[in-house]
Amino acid sequence: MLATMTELTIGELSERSGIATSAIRYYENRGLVWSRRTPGNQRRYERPMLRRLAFIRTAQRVGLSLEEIEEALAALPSNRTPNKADWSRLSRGWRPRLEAQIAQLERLRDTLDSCIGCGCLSLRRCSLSNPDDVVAERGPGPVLLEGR
Amino acid sequence: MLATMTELTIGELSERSGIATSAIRYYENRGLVWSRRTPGNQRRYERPMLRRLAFIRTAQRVGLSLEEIEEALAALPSNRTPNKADWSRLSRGWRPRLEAQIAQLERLRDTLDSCIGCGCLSLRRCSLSNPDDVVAERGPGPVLLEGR
DNA sequence: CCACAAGTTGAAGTGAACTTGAAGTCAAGG
DNA sequence: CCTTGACTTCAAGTTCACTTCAACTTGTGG
Repeated sequence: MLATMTELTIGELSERSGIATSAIRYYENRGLVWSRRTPGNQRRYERPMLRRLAFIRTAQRVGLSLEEIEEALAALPSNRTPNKADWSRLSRGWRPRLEAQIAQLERLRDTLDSCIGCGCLSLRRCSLSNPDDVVAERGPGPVLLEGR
Repeated sequence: MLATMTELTIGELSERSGIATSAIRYYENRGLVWSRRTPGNQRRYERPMLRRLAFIRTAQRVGLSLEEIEEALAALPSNRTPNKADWSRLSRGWRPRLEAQIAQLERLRDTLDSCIGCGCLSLRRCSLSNPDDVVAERGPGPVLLEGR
């Protein structure tokens, strides 16, 4: 394999991002990433695509669906390569979501001790089986954190 | 609808558990729950089945797959109706798993501030894209918590 | 006694996020 | 040049956890 120049093949992109080539093609079909084509019809990716993939992967870890990620990415400037501030702004929106997820799991853990820990595990009476609705928010903007 | 006697129809079970009848039948096909049949071939569930469903549902919230739940339930005594201690023992195994999930999200949140917060979001260098492998443990027993 | 709600079955459908396969084309080192 | 590995497309397959459907049969209040 020759020197890695300014553009990357799909294989190189895959290796560096840890995302399977099949997944990358799938993303490309969905419009999440894009590429230039060589005269022989092969994909060539610009390096900023790596960051985009990092964003996608991390967003997934936060629990976003590809559809939500698509929406988020649509908020990036289209006229220039996104800079740090752009990425930062986007990912800042995750924080409340993350916090909510953490809070929910913590509540579950705490209830586990008192409620399941005692073996009761009764529906209704027990908050364990009364799931606080999962945070489902669309678009950007703050996510509502509901109390207990 | 006549008085709720000692056995429950699938509809009653559904209403009390908040789980759709179709899901209950699906669970029954997978062997997660079972029922007696009336002369007319309708299902009748004993009340302890409610607790079993509560367990299943809660285990799902903790992130277990139905297959894992199947395994866990297999550890219950088959000769008698499980008591509080039985359920308690089973669900105690969730704690480490929950803790691990919480810890992972917290790490993600903290890294978010320093790493994505600054806009770097670089694969490899950034721990965000180096996901600590998700806890995947089989059967009971303590789950290893890996440090950062 | 009968209408109608609630129950039955097995097969097929759903949606998310990919993966796999077949049948080829392209690129680069020896 | 030529072999070999990387790449191409598009359709179909996979997994998980259900839901929906069609075509019945049961059970119950009035």
